[in-house]
Amino acid sequence: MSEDRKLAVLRAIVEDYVHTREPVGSRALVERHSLGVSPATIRNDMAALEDEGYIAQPHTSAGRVPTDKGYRLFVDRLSGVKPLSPAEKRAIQTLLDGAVDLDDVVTRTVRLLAQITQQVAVVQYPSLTRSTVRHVELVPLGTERLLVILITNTGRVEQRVVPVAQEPVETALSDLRTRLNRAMSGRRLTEVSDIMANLPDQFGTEDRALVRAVLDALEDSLDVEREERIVLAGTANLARSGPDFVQSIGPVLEAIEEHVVLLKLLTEMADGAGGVGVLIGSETAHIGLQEASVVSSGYASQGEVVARLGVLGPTRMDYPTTMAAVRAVARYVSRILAS
Amino acid sequence: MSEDRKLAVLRAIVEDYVHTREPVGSRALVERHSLGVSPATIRNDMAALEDEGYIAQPHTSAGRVPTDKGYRLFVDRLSGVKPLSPAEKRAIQTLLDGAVDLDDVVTRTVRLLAQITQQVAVVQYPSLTRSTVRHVELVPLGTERLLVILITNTGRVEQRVVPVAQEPVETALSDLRTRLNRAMSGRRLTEVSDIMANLPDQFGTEDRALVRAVLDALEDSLDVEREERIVLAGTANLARSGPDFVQSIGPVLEAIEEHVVLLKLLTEMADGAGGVGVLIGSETAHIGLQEASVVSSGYASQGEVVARLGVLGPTRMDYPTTMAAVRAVARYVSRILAS
DNA sequence: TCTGGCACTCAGGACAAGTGAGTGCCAAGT
DNA sequence: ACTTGGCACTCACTTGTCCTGAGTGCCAGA
Repeated sequence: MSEDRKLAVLRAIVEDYVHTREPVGSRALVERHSLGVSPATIRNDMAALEDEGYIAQPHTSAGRVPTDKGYRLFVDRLSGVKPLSPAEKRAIQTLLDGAVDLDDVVTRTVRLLAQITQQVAVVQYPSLTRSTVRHVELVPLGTERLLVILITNTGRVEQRVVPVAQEPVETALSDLRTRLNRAMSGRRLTEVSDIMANLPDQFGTEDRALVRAVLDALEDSLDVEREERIVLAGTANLARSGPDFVQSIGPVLEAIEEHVVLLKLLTEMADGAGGVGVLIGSETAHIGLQEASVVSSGYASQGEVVARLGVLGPTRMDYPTTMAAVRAVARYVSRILAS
Repeated sequence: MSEDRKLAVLRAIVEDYVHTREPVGSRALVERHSLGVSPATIRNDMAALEDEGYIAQPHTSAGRVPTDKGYRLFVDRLSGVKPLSPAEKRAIQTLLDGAVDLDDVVTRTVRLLAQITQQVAVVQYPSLTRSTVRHVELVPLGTERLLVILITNTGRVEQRVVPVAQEPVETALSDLRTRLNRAMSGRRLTEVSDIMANLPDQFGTEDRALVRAVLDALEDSLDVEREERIVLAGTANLARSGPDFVQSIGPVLEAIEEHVVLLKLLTEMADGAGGVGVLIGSETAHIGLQEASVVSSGYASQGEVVARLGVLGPTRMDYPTTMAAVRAVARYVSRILAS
């Protein structure tokens, strides 16, 4: 029994199953793919593949369906790269080039991904962990409140309103502002907590309360864990994935509504060959996503990987096309954020 | 035939159907409700109700199901107020009191609503239309970019980054800042476009480019149409609404993903008695929401209604409870935003 | 105006039989 | 040592029939 042919059979099964959404039998396989052997031979190969856990039968008299392990092998070794059509590339480029803003880039990207993959798209905001401070600004609002703004090099803008006892003197404020910026700008967000610890000592007692309030607000904006954000689009595509998948749509919706779950999946994911990572079915280690897969890729800002983007869809998805789309979009986004 | 009893029958049908999710027959009706008459009598009433279009039969040998018109009558005239439990009131209060921020209020509210109604919750951000300008701030970012921030009295913060030819002089900047604030703060957002039209004339030619860039950014932030925003939560609850509803979940997901659609529904909706508005099934005038209803209520900031919040669920929903919850939450939110 | 009785309708469940896609295995062929 | 045709076997799915029960509409009598 040829090992090569066995893999070819697995590849054919995955492709057919993804296409027809029905268990695929030996006869259909030889008809649709020119494997050059008879159904009986295929059956032997299939039996072997089943023993090794790559495919399974829903019931005795049915064809075979890939298992998670089967998809994994397919993704790792069998799927070629499926380049995007020039039209798609153009569409990506023109759509993303129009973005004016980080927010704009993110929302355009997520919609674009949902549209071209016809699946649920996820884009993670540039992680604060790897960002540096670009600027800190203090704006008095009326007499009792102060707006504290933190801008990162990736373009994220975090803001907090802090109540203040009395209106701070403008000189004290601008003093604080320049000191803050001198101390913090250019530094990584993860470093600045330590930096801030020493700051209050540099001020007179009358300003201490103000300084502390501002620093608390900044500290709060820096709470990296909590401030990780993701954006979704294309949830409705879940319903288009065939009636069988609609049955298990509830748990999936719950999972993706819990942004924390998705974030965890994304951040723990490693990119495979071609810069794209895939988690298949139970690999997500999350009930509710047993029949779903996640395809994602990191994207960069100014040359450094700052976050991930990708899609989530039924385990039975077209991996080559999806992976190509995710990779392409990630690259374009990185290019846009390069500046 | 007593008109009163006919309405009582309709009420009973709606309540039973909402509860059991099955068409309700005459026998079950007299058993579960003490109507004091026989099934045959009920049948006569039902026939009349059907003639008038309040109820319908899925098929000949089945019980009756309320039509949209039936639900409408029920909501308008038959449903009593179902007060929330003290525990729920407390939960609402404690959860919302913890909010620190407009964003925080909105996200907490939407989650809360989704949780207590077990449906999809929608909260519209305070509309820019009715907001006034609290403050405008200009922050230079490096040498080539300027951050323009607009803060409204409702607490919304809009920001835009504008590229500038060369680094503006600090004095020119602060001059512009004070002029802008003097001219705009306290004014309605809808007014300021006109105000801004005259501003550039007040500056020397060398600063004109800068002024125009800033004004364009502000104009952009003020694009009231585009900047209307809504937040959703509890989409997964759609899947819990019974298997029949899951069939039509696709169109509903599409509709709610199109925020514009929801916004239109909300803004065109009028509050009925008790300050709560309801759109039932086809009243939404949107394919895809034929089997869904929207229950919403306006909420106020500083005494003036600034936006709406509510829930979306299957036509077959528990209107009294849902309406009570929406109303209660809207009131608490208004209270929080009163200050 | 209400009610019991009665004939009628019809969805849904149970059961049986037939069909066909698909399998595993084996013996013969290359 | 593979490959292949043949063959018996399994079993989901479809179709058809029958039956049951919930529910209705109508009518005649209280």
